[in-house]
Parts: sequence; structure tokens; C-alpha cells
Amino acid sequence: MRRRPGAAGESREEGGELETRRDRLRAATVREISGTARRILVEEGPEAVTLRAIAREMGMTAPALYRYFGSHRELLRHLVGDLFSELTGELRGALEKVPPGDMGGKFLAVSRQFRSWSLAHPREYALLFGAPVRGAEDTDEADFADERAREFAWTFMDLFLELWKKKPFPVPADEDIDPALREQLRHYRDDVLGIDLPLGVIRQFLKCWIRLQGGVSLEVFGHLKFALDDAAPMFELMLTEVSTDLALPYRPPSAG
Amino acid sequence: MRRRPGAAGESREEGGELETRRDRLRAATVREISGTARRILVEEGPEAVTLRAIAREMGMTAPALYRYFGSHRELLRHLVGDLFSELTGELRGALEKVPPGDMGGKFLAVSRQFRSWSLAHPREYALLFGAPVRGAEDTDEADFADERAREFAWTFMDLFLELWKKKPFPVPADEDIDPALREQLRHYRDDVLGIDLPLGVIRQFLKCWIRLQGGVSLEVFGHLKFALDDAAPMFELMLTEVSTDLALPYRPPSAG
DNA sequence: CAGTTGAGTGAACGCCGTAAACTGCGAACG
DNA sequence: CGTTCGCAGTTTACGGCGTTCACTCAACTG
Repeated sequence: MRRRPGAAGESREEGGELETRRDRLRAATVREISGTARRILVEEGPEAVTLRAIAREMGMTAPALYRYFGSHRELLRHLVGDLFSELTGELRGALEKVPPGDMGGKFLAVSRQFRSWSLAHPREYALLFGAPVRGAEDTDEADFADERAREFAWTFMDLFLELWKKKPFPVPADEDIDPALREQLRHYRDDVLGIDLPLGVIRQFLKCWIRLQGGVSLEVFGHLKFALDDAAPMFELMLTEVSTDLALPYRPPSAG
Repeated sequence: MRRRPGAAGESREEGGELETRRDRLRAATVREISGTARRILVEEGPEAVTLRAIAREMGMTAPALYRYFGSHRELLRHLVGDLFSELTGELRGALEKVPPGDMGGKFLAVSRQFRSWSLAHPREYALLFGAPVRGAEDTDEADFADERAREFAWTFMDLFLELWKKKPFPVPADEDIDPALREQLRHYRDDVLGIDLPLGVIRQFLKCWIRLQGGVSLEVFGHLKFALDDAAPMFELMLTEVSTDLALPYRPPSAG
């Protein structure tokens, strides 16, 4: 790997080393590549995000991009990471606008913001949440995109935990959960999350998340157009039901 | 369009004309192309379904395929139509195995069969229900695939109508539905379905369908793997809730 | 039989991702 | 200072892609 001395987004191995001029230029180029890829994605769709097209727009040639990314797929994964960051930022921004104690408001705000971003960025959404690209599962190590995806997931999970702590909603006892599900929930709770909670809380979290993201996916991909021009009212209806499940008050969206 | 005298799947304009030998050979070739494309899709993934690969496997050259399909996209649309047919057939097959009066059983059977087929055919599922391919919306006329998709949708809709007629479930009155949603439902009912029903039935249908397909989409695309190895119990949990909504009895799946 | 039609081929065009060899320039070092 | 080295970037090339065009040849039609 002599030709690519440091993968993009890779943290410097020696933390104390100061940033040289070269490093800054390199980082700037990486950002320009990401930005160009993003623009092409938005304007011309996912299949137009080719190395040659990116290079062309930047006044370069395609092989030069191999100085920054090991392959086309790696570049796309980096873009995915950026998109997750952006989405996570928007969700956190929406959360901050809600008074700290208003848990129902927080839940509604973050849900609606997720839908808004998704509808406003359908091509980006497809990259993040569409059918996975083939060959992405060959490496066991988590890449930049996986890292940012984890942060994204935690944004929801954190909200849920706060919600449960501040204002517990009814959940089934561990013994009342289908054993096949129970063991999976236990594994997720103990070996992935590493927190102490009734399994029913995790179950409720997954149920809500599936309804939320499932509905948004169908809408963004156009699979509700057969019946609805605007799925917003169905989305709000779903929010009322999920809010009830979580013992949270529902409030319709503000007109703004 | 002198080079492509009849698009594949196009119905003969003169119905009474008898089928010539040429027609039969042509139809057989179309079927072989579809079958080859399908096999490549299953074995090597969607991006491997190229004209050249299909032709190669058939002992032909790529340009020959233009005798049968106007473009790569058109061939894929035809494949999508075939896949919808297959899926619809499986759903109807599952329905037939349930005693006529057992509406709850029918609902569960068709839901589970939909999930089963989807999980068993993830790549086909991605083609049918993934992010739409760009440029497919430029034509207003419905193609072969749209036609088959409509049949597929009606399989669910028919079941729902039968269910409502035989054993009405509680639905909100038209006046109690969010006006923004009400008008869309009315349009769908009157101008698309053309049937006489309370709007609440349509609303309930959409709500169920969104939960069903939304959940299956997430599972097939691997977006539940972060927490669950096997989403079957969550799917069953969803079925219990939807069954309750529809005033239908839930029964766990048979062991077989 | 001649004429037409349709299936299929081969070459070509402009894309694509990627590899290899090469050219400079800037920074680091003696 | 001059030398060296590493990195950014180019050029060229390979094989694969969808698609077009000119062509051949067999089969059907009158």
C-alpha cells in the first residue's frame, strides 16, 4: 500500500504530532472530494457518482483519487459516514430546541426531523438505508461509516433511555417476552449496549424504531405513492399510536 | 423502431391472429432471457445482471438482446414484472391453504408468506421494493411491471375487503379522520379503487400494509441486524398487534 | 422463384473502475 | 546550500459496460 499512505478519515497514529501544511492540504482535498461526490449524488443520482465524474468536476483525473481512497466503494463509504454525521447533527439540533423536561416533545421532534431530512434527501437516504451494497460485509473491522452509523443509532437510543428513566412507560416483564426474542434482546442489552434495563424497554425501542424507519423508508422510496400523494398525515397517525405506547402526550406539529 | 418489431410482453394488437412458429420461438427466447437474468440476479447480485452477461450465458452477443428489449432498463422492468407475478402466485397459494371462513388465518398466512418470500429472495426483493431506479418515471404509460405490481397490490386489497365484509373491524368515522388524510383516502377510494367503503377501512389497510412491508423491508435490507439476528419474533409481535387492530384472532405459526 | 423480414454478429463509441509507470514539486535533511 | 525522498497528480492501458450501426443469413411470404 505504498501509494496510499493514509486512508481518509484515519486518525493520526501519533496523537501529539502537529499538523503539517501537507496534512491540511490533504484534508482539504478529502473534503472537496466528499463535497463533490455529495453534489453529484444530489444532482444526478447515485449511479452518477463515479470516480471519473468526481475527478472531472475537480479538474483532476480519476486515478488521482486513489491517493485519497483505496477504491470507489471506500469513497462511497466515506460519503455515507459524512451523511450519517449530518443526519445525526440535524437530529441533535432538533432535540436542543425542545425544553429539557418535555420528553414527549423531544420524541416527536426527533421523529419528525428524521422524516424531514429523509424526504429532503432521498438519494442520500437511499445510500444510508437502501439495500446494502454487495461486498460491504467482507471486512470485519468497522469503517468510518459504521462508526458514524453507530453514533446515529445512539442518538435515538439515548433519547429512549432518558425517556424511560424520567417517565417510565409500561413494558412487559422479562418472563412475558417470547423466549426466542428474549435471548436476542438480552444479548443486545448485555453484549452490545452494556446497560441495565428491563428487556421490555429494548423491545419497545425496537418496535418504535421499526415503525418509524419502516414508514419513512416506504415513503422515501415512493412505495406509498400508489395511494397517497402526501404521507404526512399517516406519519402523524403513526406518531399518535407510538406516543400512546410510550405514555407520551401527542401534539400535532407546529404550523411553521 | 424498425429493429424491434414488438416489445416483449406486448400483447398482439390483432387478437384473432394465430400464433406462428416465429412467435413461439420468440416467446421462448424471451422466457430464456428472463430466466437467465433471474439466475444471474440470484447468484451474483443485481449489478451483475448486465446485457453482456445474460447474452454470454445464452451463447449470444449482447446486441442480439435488443431484438427483444429496447434497453437494459426495459429488460429489468420485465424481470420485475415476472418477479411480481411469482410473488403474487405464492401469496395466492398460501391463501388457498387456509379454510375459506378463517379470515384471521388468511391474514396471518399471507403476511407470513410475504415475509418468507422476501427473506428467501432478498435480491429480488431489492429490485421490487428497493429505491426506485432513476429514469423510470419519465413515461406516463404503465409498463408490464406496473401491471403486475397492481395485481400484487390487489391480492392484499382483496383480502382486506373480504375481511371487512365478512367480519367488520372497528374503524373511525369519516369525520374523525384528519381532513388532509381524508381527502387523499377519498381520492384513492373513488378514483383508483372505485369501490364503496368507509374511508376508515382504507386507512386501516394502509396502516397495516405500512407496518407489514416497512418491517419486512428493514429486515431484508439488514437494518435490524444491529440488534437482532432473527427478526421473526418481532414480526410475530407485530402480527399480534395488527391482528388485534383488525379484531382477528392471532395464532402462532405452525411448527412446520 | 424472388423479395422481404427478422435473428444474430462484429466492430465501434464513449463510458466505467482500476493498475502501473512516470513526472514534477515541496519538504526534510546533511 | 544542494540532495534526496515522498507524495500529488498524469498518462496510458486493460477489461467490462450499454448502445449503435452495418452487415449476414436463414426463414417466411407472395
